[in-house]
Amino acid sequence: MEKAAAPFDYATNAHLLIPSMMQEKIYFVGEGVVMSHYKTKTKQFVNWFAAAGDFATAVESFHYQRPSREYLTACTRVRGMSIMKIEYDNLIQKFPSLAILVRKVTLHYLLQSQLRLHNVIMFDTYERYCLFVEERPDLLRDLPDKLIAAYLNMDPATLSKVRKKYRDRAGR
Amino acid sequence: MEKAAAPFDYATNAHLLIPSMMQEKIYFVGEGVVMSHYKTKTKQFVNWFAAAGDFATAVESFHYQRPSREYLTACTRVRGMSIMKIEYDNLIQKFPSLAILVRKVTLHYLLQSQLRLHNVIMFDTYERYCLFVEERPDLLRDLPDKLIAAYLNMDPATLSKVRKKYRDRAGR
DNA sequence: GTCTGCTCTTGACTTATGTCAAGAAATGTA
DNA sequence: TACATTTCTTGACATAAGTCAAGAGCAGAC
Repeated sequence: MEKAAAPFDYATNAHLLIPSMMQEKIYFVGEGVVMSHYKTKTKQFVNWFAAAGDFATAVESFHYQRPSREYLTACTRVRGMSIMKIEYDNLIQKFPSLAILVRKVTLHYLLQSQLRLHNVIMFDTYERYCLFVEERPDLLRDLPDKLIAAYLNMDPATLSKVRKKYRDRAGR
Repeated sequence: MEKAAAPFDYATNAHLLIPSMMQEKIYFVGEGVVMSHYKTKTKQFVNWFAAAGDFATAVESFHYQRPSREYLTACTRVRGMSIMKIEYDNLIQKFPSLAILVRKVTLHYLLQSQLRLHNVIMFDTYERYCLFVEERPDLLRDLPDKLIAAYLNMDPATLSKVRKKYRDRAGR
């Protein structure tokens, strides 16, 4: 097979993509964390984090070849492999069974997104924090508060208060 | 082609699926509205509404053949066509290009879900109501307040107050 | 018609979370 | 080392939205 993938390496805070750019690649993260996010005047919205083993791309821009409305940014140094959209389309054309895999991946992300909506709506700040502690200790360790807070849809000050409550309850 | 699809017709408030059941069909809505939802002690969560032209199924249960955690319920009388999972799988097997279509549909729903998360997080109750008025006047007309309110993630009393504000601003 | 329930509206009050600001802790840098 | 910068913590206060409860409006059953 010809080479279809190329390695990448970004420093902390580097943008892999900014709004109005076209997303021409899918990234496969080997090491580090990438996030999808955007800002308004008042608020930063973090869509998702992609860590080792995850795919990362601006889904809408990539698939529909529309200008992106989101940033992809390295939260830490990130390394991995990327593949161009053209190669991606070729591969799917050549190996139709790959389309089924892709469908499964897309489905997985759909369910993740619904789960996130569920969590934001059904749980309060304390509960959301507890869940995150259980599910993503890696991110908790590696990322600054303000990103965690944005992802959990709460103010950094609230995150700090909620963490205190968590520590107090755990009895330490 | 053999017949793979069968018509359905449900009365208002009929459940097409309840938690613990297996979702064995995909519904294609011809007329009326179906919703995906579930409840806790304190809160009802409405995941989505499917109206004329939409597909409706408990995605997780259907694709992974796991017991459902959600209800599918007719909000109004609903009619349309349904297809069994086995038929669905057969069709995809026979016509691989269908897998691409399915991927596109799944992708569409993924983006919808992310958009909904965005709206809930970035907008306040008034703004969410305004958006809904613009985008889904059909649902606003046909569904009771408590469902709209649950979907917009606000209390029915809040919805009523927000609607008053909307009317007042429109100057009527 | 008149009951019987719903659904919607509205006001008074409560509560969770955000906002702001000051200081402490941590981190990077000269 | 000290200095500058950013991140985290904490308290006082503000605000959006939820809760509760009473009443109005409507729809269906008899």
